[in-house]
Amino acid sequence: MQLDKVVNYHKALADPTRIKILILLASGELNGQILAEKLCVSPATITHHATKLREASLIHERRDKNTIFFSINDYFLRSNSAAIVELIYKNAKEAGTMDDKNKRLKESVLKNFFTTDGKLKHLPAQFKKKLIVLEQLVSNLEKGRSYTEKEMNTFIKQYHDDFATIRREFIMHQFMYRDNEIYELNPQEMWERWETLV
Amino acid sequence: MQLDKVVNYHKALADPTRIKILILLASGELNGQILAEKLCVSPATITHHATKLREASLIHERRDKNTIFFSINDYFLRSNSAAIVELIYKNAKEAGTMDDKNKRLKESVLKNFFTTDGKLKHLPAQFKKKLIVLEQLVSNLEKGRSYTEKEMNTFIKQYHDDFATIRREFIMHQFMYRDNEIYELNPQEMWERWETLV
DNA sequence: TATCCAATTAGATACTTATTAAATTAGATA
DNA sequence: TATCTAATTTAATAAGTATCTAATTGGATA
Repeated sequence: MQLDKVVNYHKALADPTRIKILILLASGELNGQILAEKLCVSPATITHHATKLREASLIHERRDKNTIFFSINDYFLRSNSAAIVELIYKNAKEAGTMDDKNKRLKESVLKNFFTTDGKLKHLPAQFKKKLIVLEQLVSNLEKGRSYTEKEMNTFIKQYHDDFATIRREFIMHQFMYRDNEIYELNPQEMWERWETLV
Repeated sequence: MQLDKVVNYHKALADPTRIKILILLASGELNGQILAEKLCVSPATITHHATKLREASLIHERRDKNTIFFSINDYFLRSNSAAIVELIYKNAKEAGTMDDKNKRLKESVLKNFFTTDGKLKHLPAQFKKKLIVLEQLVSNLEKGRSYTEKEMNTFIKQYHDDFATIRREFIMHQFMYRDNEIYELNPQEMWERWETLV
């Protein structure tokens, strides 16, 4: 999941003291106590910030006797500063083309698996097509409302006789969740898509 | 002060929800409620994040009737992502050259205004040279220690008879501060330099 | 005018983070 | 071995932030 890494990088630079540390290190390596003096903070504070910068791979460390010298990781600084732009537009583009492809697939699936009066002929065997059909059915349920099992059966029978199978598919593919015989829509429609995207 | 602006930009991108918002907006403008739905958060949360993104100039807004459409500010995103690298190296470079220049100036000032046995001939009239002399004197005081006015006078008299003037200069140029007749070194040597640098 | 609707504000809560003083660790050096 | 020194950890505090619900605003529309 690339998102975390980018967030972490920006967190590391979202603090004035840490940026000042990097400015100082850009002129050459320095140890913790000197940094503490120049920035008028305690050594403990430098350790704290060094940890954050290290986690974001923004600094190197070199030990000489008791002293640790920090230096800037120029490569990571430069490459990560550009990563955010790439992340945003790469995912936007994928989301865009995926929407287009899915739109066409969806049209054809709805045309082929539903009759003209809206009944479901049968569940597609192909995974992606099945999801499209299930999503279509589920879109006629109310968000946030609770349904009894009986109500679910009645609802599904509008479209197809095999309510048991379809009801089970709703749960299996997490369009709904069931708690103590009560069914409810899962609000996170986008979830699966996000997970694969970012 | 450019530092604040850069910190603000990185704060704006240091949150996964805000990055997701930007990814969504990269495909085209969207209003608050749609964003809230897609990200499974409340409209109030979107308002909160929109405020942060607006403050960092990362989004535009367009009103149509009751609905506000957000869109990404491509220009600011791209230009600010590069700003951090520039800030760090520009200031490092300036600090470096300044140190070189100052080093030579300092050498000549110390040679010209101090006698061979370390006494101060007289205070330079030129501002920058005066600061160098004062800094030199002050460097012989202990950090963190308190001095009475009497002790200050004795200390200064090692170098020059006109202790009153020099003592006043220490305060005026903030090398020391005085609280209730007690003098102490100002620990923020770098301060002035920082203010002009970043 | 009354009503509707998206957005915002206010207030509350839970979580994160920057900072420090004090105690501890890990390596040298005497 | 005892001691010194730079760095780290710990524990505490204070400030900041992400999120929600509920109340409010400010434009449309009926």
